[in-house]
Amino acid sequence: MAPRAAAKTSYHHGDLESALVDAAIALVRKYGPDQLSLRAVSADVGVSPSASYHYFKDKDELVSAVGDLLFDRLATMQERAIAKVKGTGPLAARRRFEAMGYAYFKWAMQEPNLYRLIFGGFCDRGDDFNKSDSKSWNLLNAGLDELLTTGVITRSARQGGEVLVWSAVHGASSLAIEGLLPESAFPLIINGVQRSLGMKVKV
Amino acid sequence: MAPRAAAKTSYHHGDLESALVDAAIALVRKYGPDQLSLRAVSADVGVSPSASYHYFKDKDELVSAVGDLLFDRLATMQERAIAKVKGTGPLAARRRFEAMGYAYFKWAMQEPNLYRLIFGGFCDRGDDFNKSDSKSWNLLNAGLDELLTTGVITRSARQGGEVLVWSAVHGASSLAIEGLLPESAFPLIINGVQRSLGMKVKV
DNA sequence: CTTTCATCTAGACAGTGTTCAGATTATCGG
DNA sequence: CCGATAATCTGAACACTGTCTAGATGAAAG
Repeated sequence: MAPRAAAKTSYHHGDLESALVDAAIALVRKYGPDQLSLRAVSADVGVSPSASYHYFKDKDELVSAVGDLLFDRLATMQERAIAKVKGTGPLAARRRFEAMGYAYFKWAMQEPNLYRLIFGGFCDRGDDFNKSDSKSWNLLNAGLDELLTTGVITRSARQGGEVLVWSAVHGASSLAIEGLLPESAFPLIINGVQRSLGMKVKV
Repeated sequence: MAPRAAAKTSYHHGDLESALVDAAIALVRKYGPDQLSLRAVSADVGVSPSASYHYFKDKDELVSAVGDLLFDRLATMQERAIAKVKGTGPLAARRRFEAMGYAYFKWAMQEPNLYRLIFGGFCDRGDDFNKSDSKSWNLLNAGLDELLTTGVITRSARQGGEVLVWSAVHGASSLAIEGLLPESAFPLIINGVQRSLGMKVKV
């Protein structure tokens, strides 16, 4: 799967587009989204700076491609975390729901620079990006639906619940990344979210 | 006090430091934090690019100064919104609490680029910046305390409430700015936050 | 083997942050 | 009031950036 293009051996690279994206991710990860340099990306891949203009009309367009990929990766991380929790019924539903939130937060903590790239206004998310086709958004809705069908939350709590949940988890992640919230405060977020959904929470 | 230094009349500017900060704010407002150019700031003030290095050792240091100022402005905005709600008792406390949240969100919507500068990892908030001396944080805690003393929320709901409230409001603001949440969803956040605090909310 | 065409390079241009020697002027001691 | 000192700002330079254009390269098709 996805054969990683070896450095650059011949004049024609072979898979320059995704090689550029990969290199860009590595650099953003290290130095932050505002420090990303198209020339450095090209140099890392072993290609001239102008080569990228055959695949991206802009630096911004490369950054946006990176953003799309990362956004997907974040959702995949959540998917994996959910899949680890086996079983059915209210307890499993609840565990899956929590795992989803923790996965989001954990990824943000481990990759602050990638997180900043996605949510810091660096990539022009096309207008085609509405909530309905966002993987992360779908996962969240599915999780809430499971909480509803297993009887963990009521229908009235379900309605509009996505908004509060995503906002709280995303807000906590952002604030924690910027050092405005201790990492240890995240369980409080989970508790608060559950209370807002009308779940019983141990104090 | 603080006589606003008129453009630049003589060789010595007079109040270059704050003039640079002001010009920087204006430019960030227009073009976003990642597009800020030290040279453009200097040109706007009517001064050579190297002049700023007498007041800020870096571009980053100027940006951080801007961030500190803006963070204070945001809190001031909230203060004003709270002050508009007169009276005492549970109802007034609740109104003030809501006004505080709306003010935060409104400011973010009106000044997305300034908001991004503050919370997008552009400014190195010194280690001296702990929650305890943040104006915004103090306002929030005071608001929650008033909710407690007026009997709107219980002591157990009060505990750790700041974390969820700030996270949710901040998260909603961030997501809305990036177009991932419709502006119209904010009342749902307020409702959700209130539910998590154990307040009764009209459905 | 030649032609064609996508791919990539070289070089240039304007603009960036940053440094440093020196020009300018405010301030203060006499 | 004057002259020295120190603060303030300038100019030119450096290495770096994104982006454009003309041309070199080599893979694939005829």
